[in-house]
Amino acid sequence: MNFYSSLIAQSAHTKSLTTLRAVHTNVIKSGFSYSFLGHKLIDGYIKCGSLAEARKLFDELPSRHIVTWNSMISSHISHGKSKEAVEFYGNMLMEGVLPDAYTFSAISKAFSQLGLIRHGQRAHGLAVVLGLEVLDGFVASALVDMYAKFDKMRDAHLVFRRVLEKDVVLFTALIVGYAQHGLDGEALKIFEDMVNRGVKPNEYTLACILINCGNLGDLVNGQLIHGLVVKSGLESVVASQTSLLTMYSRCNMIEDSIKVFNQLDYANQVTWTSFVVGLVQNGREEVAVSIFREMIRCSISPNPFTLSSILQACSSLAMLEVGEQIHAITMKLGLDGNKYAGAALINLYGKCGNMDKARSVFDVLTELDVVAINSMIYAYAQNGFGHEALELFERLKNMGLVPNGVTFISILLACNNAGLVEEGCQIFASIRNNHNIELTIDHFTCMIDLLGRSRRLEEAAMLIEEVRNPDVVLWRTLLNSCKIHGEVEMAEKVMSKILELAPGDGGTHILLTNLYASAGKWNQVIEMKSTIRDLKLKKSPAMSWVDVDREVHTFMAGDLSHPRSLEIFEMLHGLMKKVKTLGYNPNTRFVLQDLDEEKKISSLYYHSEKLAIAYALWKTIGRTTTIRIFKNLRVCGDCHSWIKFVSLLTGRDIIARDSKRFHHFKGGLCSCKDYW
DNA sequence: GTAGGGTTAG
Repeated sequence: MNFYSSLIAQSAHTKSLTTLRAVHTNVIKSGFSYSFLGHKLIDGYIKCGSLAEARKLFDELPSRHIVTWNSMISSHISHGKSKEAVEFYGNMLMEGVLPDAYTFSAISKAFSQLGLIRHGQRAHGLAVVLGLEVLDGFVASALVDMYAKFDKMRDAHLVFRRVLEKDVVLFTALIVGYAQHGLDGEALKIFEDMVNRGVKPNEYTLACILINCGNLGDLVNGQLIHGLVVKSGLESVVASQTSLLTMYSRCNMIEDSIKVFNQLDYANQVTWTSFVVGLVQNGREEVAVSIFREMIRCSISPNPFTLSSILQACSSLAMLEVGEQIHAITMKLGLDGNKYAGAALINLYGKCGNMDKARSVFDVLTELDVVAINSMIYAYAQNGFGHEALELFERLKNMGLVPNGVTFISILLACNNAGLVEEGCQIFASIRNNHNIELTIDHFTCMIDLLGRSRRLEEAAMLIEEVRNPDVVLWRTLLNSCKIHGEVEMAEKVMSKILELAPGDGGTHILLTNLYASAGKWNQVIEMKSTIRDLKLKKSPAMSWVDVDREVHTFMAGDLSHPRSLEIFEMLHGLMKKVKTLGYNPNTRFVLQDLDEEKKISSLYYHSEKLAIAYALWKTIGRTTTIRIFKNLRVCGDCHSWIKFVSLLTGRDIIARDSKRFHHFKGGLCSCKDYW
């Protein structure tokens, strides 16, 4: 029998299931009783990872020892089969076997994973009755963890308080519990208590507490704990290093974060990811991209966290090509169905105006939640696809998901950018009747823009009255509507409101100047311009750029500095002649200078967006690729009309990103349906 | 012979 016993132990050690099965067969053949070897065989099967065989044997045993029950329970939990573990626990009680400390410390996790609050509370009661709650550190810390996961921090703290001999794990469990509920200050208090009582924090504690300091922006404590990490000899532990660099980056000390990263000798996937995240959050997108590339070179594969973050970097810098490369990596890793990576890709393609790709990413997501759907709705909104956005909004509700504040911002923006005024008003009214959504100033801003742009200025002004503390952005939105509709009188009132809130607000002066200019009130224009001069406000010059064959070309209005100016102007004049025959009519309302009509027309000809498009067309003649141009300010109304005709004339798709949104020109039409 | 806590994302 000892012979079999050691054979079983050996196969368990080498994790050789075949050997174990052979031994098992021989045990049966030899007629040995299971009461001696059964438990050992079960242990062997568990160690070899075959829970099914362990269970089969377990069911055949004539009597079962508490240790075997515990092994069955904990092995099922660690294999993600918490439901089965709970069944074992129930059967165990039914057979009259009393749980011990091992049982409780294991089963609590199953309850928290399955959200079985009642079960957990009942087990807790039993642990109290059996005197195991506060005497055994293992039980107590498992209970603290369980209550924390049930969002019952009070109960967690109560269990914690009752334990006489608090050890490091118990402290850490409570600290982590507070941390995961965003109660970083509480976590820090417990940590101080722990240190004062002479309990030495270990790597788990320090990893967590550093993040707390980061979330609090508490650099002083963060640095103190950095010292503690060094003193505890845990500086080389990956988790400490990861938390250290996260702490520094969350305290906006990205240079220190970089220093920590450069000094570590081994970085795992989480470390690399944390670093990338920190860089992106601190506005170091380019560095993040090169770190991401280095990570790939080091054969560390990115996870959804990494991808989400680096794609965010691509979005904010509109690095479409890098983003596409990362999309390819995402697919290669089989993570294109992941909602985090997917949402980030949708944001990227949405921002870059590639709606087909955004939608195809969305369609392969294996897991949909409100945030993932929000990103698709927002992408539609940004690009003027109002009906598609509304359709998705319906689908979200039909799926039984609850729209949140972001959903409503996105859907209102969609209505706004597509000119769906009635739909927008209806949705806004429905939000007001829905007490679960708190209306923010952003919702109002969106509505005021929607009403104002459709010339319902009185209604827009009435809506502002309802906002408790209207801000500059809100007033400026209304001012913009006044400008569009040439409402000088209201504009002046709005202007004075803005200057009350933000004296010397540059954008406002410029907006009003443009309004006076388009209304032909040149005296006021001159007045405004001198005010602007006095305020030393500079209007940033209009600029457009275009990427042709990986080379970026920048243009300013009337700019002759481009080496291919001659070809550009030739192309431009050729286009002008042809688009005029198609119906293009220069609209001098958009020339905001006091010039005679002829000069106004020729100044329109050389707007930066026209130059950029003319260059791209000249350079890519004979191709059918989409032309993408960028403008630092909003696209001009005359250029908008002109580009539509150019897209019709040349059959080329043109995508223009301005400071606020994308315009897709195709076959003489624009995705914004002339409403922006 | 079995058991407790950690670092990264929209």
